[in-house]
Amino acid sequence: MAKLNSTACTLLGFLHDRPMTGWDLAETVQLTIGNFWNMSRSQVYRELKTLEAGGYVVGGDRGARDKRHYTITEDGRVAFKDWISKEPGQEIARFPMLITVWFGDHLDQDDLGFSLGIHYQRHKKKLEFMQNVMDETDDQSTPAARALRFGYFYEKAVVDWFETLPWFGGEESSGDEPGEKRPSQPRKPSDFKA
Amino acid sequence: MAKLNSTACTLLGFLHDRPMTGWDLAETVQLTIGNFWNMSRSQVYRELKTLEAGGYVVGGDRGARDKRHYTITEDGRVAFKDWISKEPGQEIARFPMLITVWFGDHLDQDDLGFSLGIHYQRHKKKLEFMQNVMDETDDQSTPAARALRFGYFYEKAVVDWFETLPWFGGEESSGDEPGEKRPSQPRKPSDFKA
DNA sequence: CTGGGCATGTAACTCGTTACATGATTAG
DNA sequence: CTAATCATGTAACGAGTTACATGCCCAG
Repeated sequence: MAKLNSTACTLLGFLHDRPMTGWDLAETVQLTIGNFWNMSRSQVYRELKTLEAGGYVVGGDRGARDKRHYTITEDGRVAFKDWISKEPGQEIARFPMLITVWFGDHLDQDDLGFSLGIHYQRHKKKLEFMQNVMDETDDQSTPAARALRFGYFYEKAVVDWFETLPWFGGEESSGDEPGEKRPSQPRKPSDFKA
Repeated sequence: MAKLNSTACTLLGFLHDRPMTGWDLAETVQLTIGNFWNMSRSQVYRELKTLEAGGYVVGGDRGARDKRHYTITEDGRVAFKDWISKEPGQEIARFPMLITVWFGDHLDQDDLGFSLGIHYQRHKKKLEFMQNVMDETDDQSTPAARALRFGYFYEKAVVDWFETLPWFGGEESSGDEPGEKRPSQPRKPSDFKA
């Protein structure tokens, strides 16, 4: 019985609902917890193999394109319960944009503002999306609703933070304004795909 | 000239200030950008080797406990500038506590509340800390101040989110209250080390 | 002058990412 | 009916983590 990592255990969690293929799982994870839980497609396939080897899931017959549906076993349910009952660890994050900000003195200020603008727009879109998700959720007291609500708070914080930056209307009391007087606008709209 | 990854390039950024040992770098990174940029000590040592092999830094003489100070070279400065000028990627994150929330139906609600309480306290402490950092920063328009300010907004969002949860006073309109009527309190204070 | 903790680094392993292969399905 | 795209999976590599080794330094 190999020791399972958090990626594998998360998959077990989703397999409680219904048997799924690796593809299904990757999609589902992305669309639900993807905001606060990174997982790549290849990881899913690898962990499914580990899970099968340990008897935590059973793979069905291979269908078209070799696809297989995996079903959780009783051992799988037990292993999941053990794992989810443990104290969760601290979060880990890598936010490249903040590195760009941190080392901002090395950059041309207009370029920096442009670059940040792209991310600002992206996060505004995401905030709007999260807002909609929240608004459309009737029951705010389900586990899923609670976790998704975090996404809203997070995106709100990011957007609010952007708006403290001088390129987007913040830091008004400061003497040193960035290169352009006007807040930078997108140079071409195609840059702004969410 | 090996291709450098973002971990290595970040180190180059810090080596602009002064020559440092691996230990120094790990500490510095942790204390400054650690909130939004995870990096383990071992990574630092490995990337320093890569950097030296590529001529981006030069290691000084070995001192006590084999320690070496690494100095950035001109090639290193160029490589850093190239890297920092590129469009930053999207953030990645793993927030185990939100997984716990997401799968909350699998848990006893009191246990869940207790577990979340630990993190709530931790983040309240961190928020307080970030607030102090901000308050003590005279010039809010430096790159470092801007990036650190993000930490404040982030922790604020986390704490606000916690307070939407029924264990900490939120979701009042909902019918289904968790097991205990009173918000859960720490069972033992030693659980609450930040 | 010694023993415990801290500073420093290395090695081995696991996890995460990138690149690829290929068979279905669908649009024109 | 053919090209394009999508669904599905694998393999190889690079990044991140854990465990360890060891010498220095300071409290007693």
